[in-house]
Amino acid sequence: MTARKAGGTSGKTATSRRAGAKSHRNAAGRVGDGWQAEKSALTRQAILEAAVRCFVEHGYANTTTAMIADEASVSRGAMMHHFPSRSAVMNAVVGYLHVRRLNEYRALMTDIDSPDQTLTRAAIRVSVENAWKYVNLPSFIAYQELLGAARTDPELAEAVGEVERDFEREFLKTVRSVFPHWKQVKSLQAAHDLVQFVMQGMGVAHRSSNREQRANRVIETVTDHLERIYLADTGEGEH
Amino acid sequence: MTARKAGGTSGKTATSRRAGAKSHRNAAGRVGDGWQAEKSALTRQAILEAAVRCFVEHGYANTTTAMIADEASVSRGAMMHHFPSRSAVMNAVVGYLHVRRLNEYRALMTDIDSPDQTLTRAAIRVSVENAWKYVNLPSFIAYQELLGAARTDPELAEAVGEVERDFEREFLKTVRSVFPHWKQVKSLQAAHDLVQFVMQGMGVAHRSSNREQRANRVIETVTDHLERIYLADTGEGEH
DNA sequence: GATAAAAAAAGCAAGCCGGATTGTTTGCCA
DNA sequence: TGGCAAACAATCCGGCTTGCTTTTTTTATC
Repeated sequence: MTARKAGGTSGKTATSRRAGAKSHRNAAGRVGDGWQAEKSALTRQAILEAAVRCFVEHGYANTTTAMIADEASVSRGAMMHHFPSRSAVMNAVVGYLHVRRLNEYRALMTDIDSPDQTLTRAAIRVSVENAWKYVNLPSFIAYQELLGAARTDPELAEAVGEVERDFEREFLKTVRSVFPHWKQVKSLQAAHDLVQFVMQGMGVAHRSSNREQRANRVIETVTDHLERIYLADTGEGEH
Repeated sequence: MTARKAGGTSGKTATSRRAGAKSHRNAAGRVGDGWQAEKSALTRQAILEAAVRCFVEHGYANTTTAMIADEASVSRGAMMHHFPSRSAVMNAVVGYLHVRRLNEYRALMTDIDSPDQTLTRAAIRVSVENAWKYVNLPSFIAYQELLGAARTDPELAEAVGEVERDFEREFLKTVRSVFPHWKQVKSLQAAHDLVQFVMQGMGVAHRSSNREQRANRVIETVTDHLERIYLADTGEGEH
């Protein structure tokens, strides 16, 4: 593909490229093979981030390749060079958002300072509040766009489904590491599920009235519930 | 799909052409005050229902006017006659789905046979299960498509926002009529919010693994929670 | 073995083309 | 005249092609 040269003219402007062609000034310690690759990676990253921004602002369906290129400050041609098609970009965004979302969730959760011995209500509450913060992050919104599109797009569905399992696993792992005292894995899992679904539901309910107020009330309710479950597990200790 | 209607012959809506009857009110909100507009109303209805089916199957963004017309077994020209533009159809669908969703939710909720005196756990559980059924209905899926699109489409956002308030109000009213024993309006409201958001969250999480299983677990958990809240409220009151 | 020239490849920009979709217009019919 | 059908025009978007510049690799020569 991409019939190169062949233009006959190949005289190619032997202008000034000679100079120290060899003397690659790998100053910063980057050796040989590649600062071009590095630049390429940077461009890819910029495109992916631009795509996420476009999703948040215009939605998945309204995001055109030209839009992404513009937002990333690269030409459409350059973009096509890195990603052969629109769907290639979208699939790449799935992967990008996967790790980004994971990192952001971890950052939010490890922000909780829970005592070593026991799990306090305050810690539970903060974790719930942070879960709420999480679903208001751009990365979550963008992912929802992807998820919604994936419902009727088989190709996207496959890409999403692939990371989804890993995501759930890592998610739960993070929670367990933050709440090591929560012994009953079963109930922790159930609690985690509940929180996730509630937050996802509130996150998606963009147009509901009194969103913040209702969110706070729900956070309170869920915190109550979690505390009760936790205490039931450790208190009675059905073993 | 691919329902053809072919040229001039077009048996199509000739079916119920006469049948007299005036003052047939259109589901889309427009009143046919008795002309031969009955046929027109029927066509409008068919178009709206077809649009909903298209949303479910292909998603909002991928639904074209041609698709809807085809699904409704109506020519594109006929459709443009009833709705001057694509967005006109979409806005009408918002209204159509509003009443349809309300009706379906009411039907689901009034299906619960709760004893007159007291609220049983069984009744609570059924209500939660039905809420889960509700978010798996085509009307809910289609509405989510609309909601998602409305996030970045101001015109749609306005149409959705307009019905949203009414919807929440009617929703809550329905629940209160089903559970008249639940005295504490405040806690009922909180409970209702929780259930709604959880279900919405699960409904939207199309690609989560073990969806049914986790849903059942969450239903169980939420039922527990609701029962506890309810008992706490009434327990104090009468005991 | 070093080094300059040549070739190849990579990054990038711009334009064109075909297909899809929307809204309009024209005309038919009861 | 209102309901409807079909062709039409205009637009937009995605992908392909072309061509230019810069970097990397290979080759040829000393």
